[in-house]
Amino acid sequence: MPELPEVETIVRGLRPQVVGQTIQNAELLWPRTLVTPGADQFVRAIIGQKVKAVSRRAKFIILELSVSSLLIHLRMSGDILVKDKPVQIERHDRLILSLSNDKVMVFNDTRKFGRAWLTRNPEEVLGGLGPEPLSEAFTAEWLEQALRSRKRRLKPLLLDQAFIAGLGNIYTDEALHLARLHPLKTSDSVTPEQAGRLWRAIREVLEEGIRRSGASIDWVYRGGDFQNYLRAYGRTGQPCPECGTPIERLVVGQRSTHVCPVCQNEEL
DNA sequence: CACGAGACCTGTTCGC
DNA sequence: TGCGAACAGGTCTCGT
Repeated sequence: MPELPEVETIVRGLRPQVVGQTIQNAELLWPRTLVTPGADQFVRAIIGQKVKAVSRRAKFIILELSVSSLLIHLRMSGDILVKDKPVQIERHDRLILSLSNDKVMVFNDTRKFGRAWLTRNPEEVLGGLGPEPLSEAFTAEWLEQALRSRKRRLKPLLLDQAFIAGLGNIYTDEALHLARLHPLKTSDSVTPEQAGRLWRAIREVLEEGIRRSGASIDWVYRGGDFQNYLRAYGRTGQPCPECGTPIERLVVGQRSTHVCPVCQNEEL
């Protein structure tokens, strides 16, 4: 469910509740959630560590602890909640950390796709990621040249976390619509002018997503309201906000894709 | 290298 | 009403 803006929203909410706290206990309810280390070693290693900082890289949540880092990826249905003690275990709770401030941090994940890593070397997990789209490193010039150096359809390329990190299905459709580029357009056919539009569009949709605290779709509600301002995603049959033409749905790289056939059609 | 299909999971909505 | 199919904000692995 979460893309960069939703993860950023979660991180901002989490930070003041867990930074400075010591982890007093850990319960792993679904072993496969943990990639590394093994369950026993994980519990032994994490107890007693203090949370020094909470940050985000792409869609990963990073808890910097005293001696290692806990990385969490929410994948499709993951969520992080902080509750007061005592807590009762809920339906899809996968990992529970008990904190020194009488609160618990709960990783709840209906579909069990979410993953966590406890490691002294976060780079082993994060090393392959592309640039952060809201960082200084992500410039229009970089994007233009990076697009030209590949020969891929725009949508799957933007979803590729090794190319650019943090976009998911919603924000990719939104950025392509805002940039007036078709998801099937080949990356090496993008002109400098179009690359500039795409660069700006990516930043704009992500910044708006964060400003609106993310999108709340489906049964997992997080308080964000970006879903009320979508241009294309999930709006099949509804009018394009620019030209009124009904938005069409197609499948690209096995992901449902939403496009205005008029605005996003300067020849593929 | 680029792409499609299948896995991994559970829950909700759609269509007949 | 019932019931199977389709679909869901992600990513990995395999085969062509």
